[in-house]
Amino acid sequence: MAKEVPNIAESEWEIMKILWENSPRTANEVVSALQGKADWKPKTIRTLLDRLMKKKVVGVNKEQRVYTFYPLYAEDECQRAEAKSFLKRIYGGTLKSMLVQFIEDDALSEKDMNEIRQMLDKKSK
Amino acid sequence: MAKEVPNIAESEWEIMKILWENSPRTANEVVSALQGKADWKPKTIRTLLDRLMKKKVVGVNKEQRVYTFYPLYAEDECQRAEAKSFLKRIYGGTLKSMLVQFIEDDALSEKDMNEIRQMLDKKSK
DNA sequence: CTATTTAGATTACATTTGTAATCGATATTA
DNA sequence: TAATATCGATTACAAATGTAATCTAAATAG
Repeated sequence: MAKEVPNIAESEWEIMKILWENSPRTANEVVSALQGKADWKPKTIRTLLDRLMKKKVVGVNKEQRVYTFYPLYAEDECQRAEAKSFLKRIYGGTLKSMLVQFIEDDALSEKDMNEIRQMLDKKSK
Repeated sequence: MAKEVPNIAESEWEIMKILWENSPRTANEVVSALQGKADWKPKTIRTLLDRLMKKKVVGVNKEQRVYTFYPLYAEDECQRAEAKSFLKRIYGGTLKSMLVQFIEDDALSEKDMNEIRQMLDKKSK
């Protein structure tokens, strides 16, 4: 498990989110699920699915005439990979510097902060 | 202030970090500062500076024969913009979900957690 | 003053990404 | 069965990105 996660482009992430929500799904089901979330032609969505297949981020079942697609990586695995490269690129690699900025900016509500405190405490002890 | 920050590509971020560290700088100074950090030919670095100029992320002073370059946006401004789009794309838009994952993964040291607690406390009260 | 180096301007070229349309085979409908 | 709708495969095409090289004018070294 856990081979290097391939790069997932921005629009491809939208597709992945749909598949993580529920899979396997046909291309048409993905199209429906994207109603209101993204404004792409069905052909575009199909292209994105094809690219994700080519990248081996999405698998396909060809048993039926109409293919079904499913993720080959867990969402949190991909999130971690993205987060890591994001933090490295933007914040010198540490979550803490990002967090410092958010806290200073008051980007967290009192409720958020309390929840975070609780999570920290639960973990620490 | 605070016009929409243009997109800054991954390799362009390396250049920006150098300029935020210290500016204005000539292209050659940027090249030197990148020694060991990136493995680009001087021409490549020059191209990246040109693109950043075209995007209006970097300004240039042409008074001297050898130009000097400087950032047109503050680092934290760009960080916030990137963070926002990153969180939206990957974690549904909230820092908290990202944090939850990191805490669960034990990606934060005890020391980190203590520092975060202190920051939170200072902010909260 | 001529040859060479250097800096900026212009051009190059493959890959990735965004956003589809067309083509061809099969299934479905009339 | 003939016309049509549908799905997958293939092709399209511009912008952004990664990664430079060439061209040209000016400065500097001999």
